[in-house]
Amino acid sequence: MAKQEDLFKKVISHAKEYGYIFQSSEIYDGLSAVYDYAQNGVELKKNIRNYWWKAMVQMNENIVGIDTAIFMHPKTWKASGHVDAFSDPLIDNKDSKKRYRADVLIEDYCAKIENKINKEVTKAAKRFGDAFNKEEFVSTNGRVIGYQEKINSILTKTGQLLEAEDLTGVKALIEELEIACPVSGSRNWTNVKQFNLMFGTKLGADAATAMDLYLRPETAQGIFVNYANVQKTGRMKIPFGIAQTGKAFRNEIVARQFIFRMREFEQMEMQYFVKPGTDLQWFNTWKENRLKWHLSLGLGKENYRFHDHEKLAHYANAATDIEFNFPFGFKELEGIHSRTDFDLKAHEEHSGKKLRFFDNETNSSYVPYVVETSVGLDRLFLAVFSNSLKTEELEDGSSRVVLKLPSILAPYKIAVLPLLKNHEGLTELAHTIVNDLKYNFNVTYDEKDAVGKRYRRQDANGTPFCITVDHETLENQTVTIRYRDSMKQDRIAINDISTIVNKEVSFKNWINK
RNA sequence: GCGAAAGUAGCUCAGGGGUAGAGCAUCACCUUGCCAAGGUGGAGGUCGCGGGUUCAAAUCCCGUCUUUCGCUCCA
Repeated sequence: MAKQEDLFKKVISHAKEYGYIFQSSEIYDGLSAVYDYAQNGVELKKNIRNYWWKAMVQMNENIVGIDTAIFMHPKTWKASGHVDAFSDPLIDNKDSKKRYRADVLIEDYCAKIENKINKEVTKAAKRFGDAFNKEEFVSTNGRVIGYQEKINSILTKTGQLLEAEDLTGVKALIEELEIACPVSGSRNWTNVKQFNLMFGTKLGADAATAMDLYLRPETAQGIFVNYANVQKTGRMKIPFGIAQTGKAFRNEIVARQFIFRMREFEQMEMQYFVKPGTDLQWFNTWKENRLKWHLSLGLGKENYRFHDHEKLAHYANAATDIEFNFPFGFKELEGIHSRTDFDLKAHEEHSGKKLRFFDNETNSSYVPYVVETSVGLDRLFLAVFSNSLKTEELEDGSSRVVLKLPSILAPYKIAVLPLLKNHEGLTELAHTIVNDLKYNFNVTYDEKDAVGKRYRRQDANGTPFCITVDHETLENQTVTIRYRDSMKQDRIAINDISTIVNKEVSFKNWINK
């Protein structure tokens, strides 16, 4: 455990030291759980995004991309259920310092009563043997009826209180029921507080007439509200997908673990519209597809696993996470959800517009079902970055720090190094090579310090290839290419650099791995 | 939000009431030149921030912000 913590600390400081990630507003003491991508981080992030986008949009004839606004009409969030479901009433126990969702606490209490009913049923079943009729027993036994009525009245009351946002009433109910903290057994509760996980803002300069808006808590709704537009203008036929990357915002109560859980983060989502009844089949297809995509990056098969949801969200009929082995353990990297027709149907109801697909075979229309794949771009960044950072022991007993990023994702593909700094012929030729390569690759140039040191510097920054220009280069137009991962070197012609590097960083090669 | 630990140079950290330190990194020059750690010189910090105690605070006290860990939450 201590080792894991150390590794994570190392990841964070390396990310800063090499210009990948800075804390936001650092000169003002930083802003909690907000981070900036620095000069190298922005390249890596962009490359990850492109790798995803190409795999989704470019490689699939029936998937198109869009880029929707962060602001959306407030009704969107009413329809999606976020206004209601995205705020939790929370309560703390003062003795155990544990925090609970107030409604869950009450539900658990009801579950206990439910258990009592079950006990009565079991007892009765034993007593009556074969003659036992459960339904009849439940509807006639006085004790059971009493329990059931109690449950019903509690749940109804809870629902009413939450609907009316009567938090004092919720607390009163908890006290009235004498609900105790499962950990401490204490009934010493704080007041119930409401946490809204959506960020609010205003549209319009005049405060009096301004419209309340939310920053989107997920990018998916931008896709759903544009379903009909894209389907018609793109002449899309089911099954088809709409992909989008973009920022989303959640006012997390606790945002922690570096860029793993941030208040402002970027999603890469694809919503796949399918014929009802084929949804679970497509769910499984995308589950496999997405894992394959992750594995193509070569971070190690053992670092991924599926986690199927037992408890499903209000809109889903199947859900799984692809989890990654982060420095702090296996955590969610991507979610794959079968969202049924929940979203499109809800938007149909709230907007009054038809969001359907006309099937020529059956001569009828239906609301498509949706399978969603949703990756956290920042999480993927963290996965790639933390997994790539290695300290290697070398044969001579020394060690090197190397960032073994998948070469297709590396910020710089090539570093060009003149063997000598004070040799005009070498530096000039090195610059010529840089100027030629930079049309196709992100290239960096370094002439400071001994060349061995420069190799190590590029290792730590993740650059997969170093090109060294020496005296022989001046004579026969060949250079040394040095590979980051193996530290091996080859003598190659200047004219071959592009071809060799291209092959190593080609999308085709990576995606088919 | 609660609890614990921490915050001193870009990074990792030492110092513990009396002039601000080290290693690495960085910059210039010299030397070397195909796998880091040669020489000389330089730059960089009101010790997270704000109060208090004191003749004197990086150091003691209080508050606050930020980070990490645990609890909690996570469509």
